[in-house]
Amino acid sequence: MTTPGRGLHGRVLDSLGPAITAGEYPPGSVLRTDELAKDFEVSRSVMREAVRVLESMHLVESRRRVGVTVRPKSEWNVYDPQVIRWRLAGADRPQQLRSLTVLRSAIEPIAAGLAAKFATAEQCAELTECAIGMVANSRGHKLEAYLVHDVAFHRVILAASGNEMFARLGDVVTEVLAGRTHHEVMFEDPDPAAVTLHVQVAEAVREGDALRAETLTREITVGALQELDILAP
Amino acid sequence: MTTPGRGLHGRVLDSLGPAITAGEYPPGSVLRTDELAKDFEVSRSVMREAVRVLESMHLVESRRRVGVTVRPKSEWNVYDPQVIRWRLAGADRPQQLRSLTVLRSAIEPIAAGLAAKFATAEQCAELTECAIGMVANSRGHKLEAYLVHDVAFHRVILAASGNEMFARLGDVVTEVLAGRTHHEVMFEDPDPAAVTLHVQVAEAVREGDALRAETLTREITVGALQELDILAP
DNA sequence: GTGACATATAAGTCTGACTTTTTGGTTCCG
DNA sequence: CGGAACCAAAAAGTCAGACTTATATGTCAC
Repeated sequence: MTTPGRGLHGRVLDSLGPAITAGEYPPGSVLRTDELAKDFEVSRSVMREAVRVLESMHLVESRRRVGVTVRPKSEWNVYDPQVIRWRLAGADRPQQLRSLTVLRSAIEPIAAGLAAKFATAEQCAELTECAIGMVANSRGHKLEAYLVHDVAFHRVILAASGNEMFARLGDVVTEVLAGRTHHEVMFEDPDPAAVTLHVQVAEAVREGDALRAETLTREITVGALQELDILAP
Repeated sequence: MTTPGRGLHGRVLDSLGPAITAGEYPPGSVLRTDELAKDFEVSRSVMREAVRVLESMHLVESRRRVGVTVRPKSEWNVYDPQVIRWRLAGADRPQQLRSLTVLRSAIEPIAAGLAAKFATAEQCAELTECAIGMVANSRGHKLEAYLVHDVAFHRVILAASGNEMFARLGDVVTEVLAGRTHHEVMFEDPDPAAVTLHVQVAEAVREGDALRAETLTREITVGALQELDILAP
């Protein structure tokens, strides 16, 4: 998905990051830089760079005379795409997927409403195209092709909202949707009702009907929540 | 607000980070590590660590034989608390404040709804206490004391939602609220209607009335949007 | 027990030498 | 004139070793 292990320190991170987010080193654990350097067979400089990155993600804290201590999960920068990827790859996957889906359910309806106001003609066209692609691949076990258009649809919505914070959640939504198709539920063709909703959202955005776009998108996200058994009846 | 410049590389970051987020080095600009090291009068190792951190924030990209190039704003990790702080401190402040307020308006109502379902007795008590503190300081130019309780109120809501992604937005909300009091509008006492809404939200959460908590919180955030002239009438 | 002091420890810093990748120009041939 | 192969320089990347600094902890006197 993203560029892996740029350089030596990157490869160290690819190994150490997932280990920490997976709880392999529980909060409070103390690591020592030169010991890690030996373990990973890299120089101290390289290991120091890796530790600095982990520190900037608030995964660890480095203090003199103590070492590198692992922080509690509650302090991690959970919006860091790298951290999200590490957690989705490990044992935290279910919880991460749930919390991200709840996040989606809060953001996307508002984003769709804003998109209805601010989307460019080009974005409206893209949206319609995506919706068409979804319909075309909604039957006959063409899940991969469906996913491509589904992902593109939601990315366009987020981008068209005109809000930079929303736009940057594109990668997150991509991960969640891909995860759902590849690992979780979704063995059969997608719910026809959901497909229809996407088409209607595209319509609403095109017509500039913010309220309708928001309401319809909320229905989509409620569906996503129900798939994961979140939300009491 | 947060720990400043831990170590030498931290002080470099405190200088370089804001410079980049302020657009002082426009996207595509090329920096050279050893030149920077000379400018900042630090060793190459220290500068390399700083660059690694900037790289992990997607502010820059480091490539062999070319140097350290500044990335376009659209690729920055805008949810990194450090990046947010840097942007709030610079010329980007107004735009950053707006996009964060829109983000709040999406998140907080949902968080309040969840809080109504999942808040512990202790959290309910805290919430009530905060609301009382807000009322007590809502008149007579006691803005600072009011702010403290306002911030605490919203942090408790986010934490009580039980969603880790929401909880981690506590710092962001704190920055936005503090920014509003210290630099933007808000010369007079807070809007009495807003104060009442907070009290009612506390009530709704205590009673477990998710829908009411959500709706009331939405009214609060709409008020915040209006203060910044976001949202057409 | 409390305070001052000594000590060991691990991170932090600096320097210099070396390696590797990549860009951009140069040359040579078709 | 154009393209392919090649070469050289530039900048990041890596490593090793020596030194500095902060600080947690243990010790000792009172």
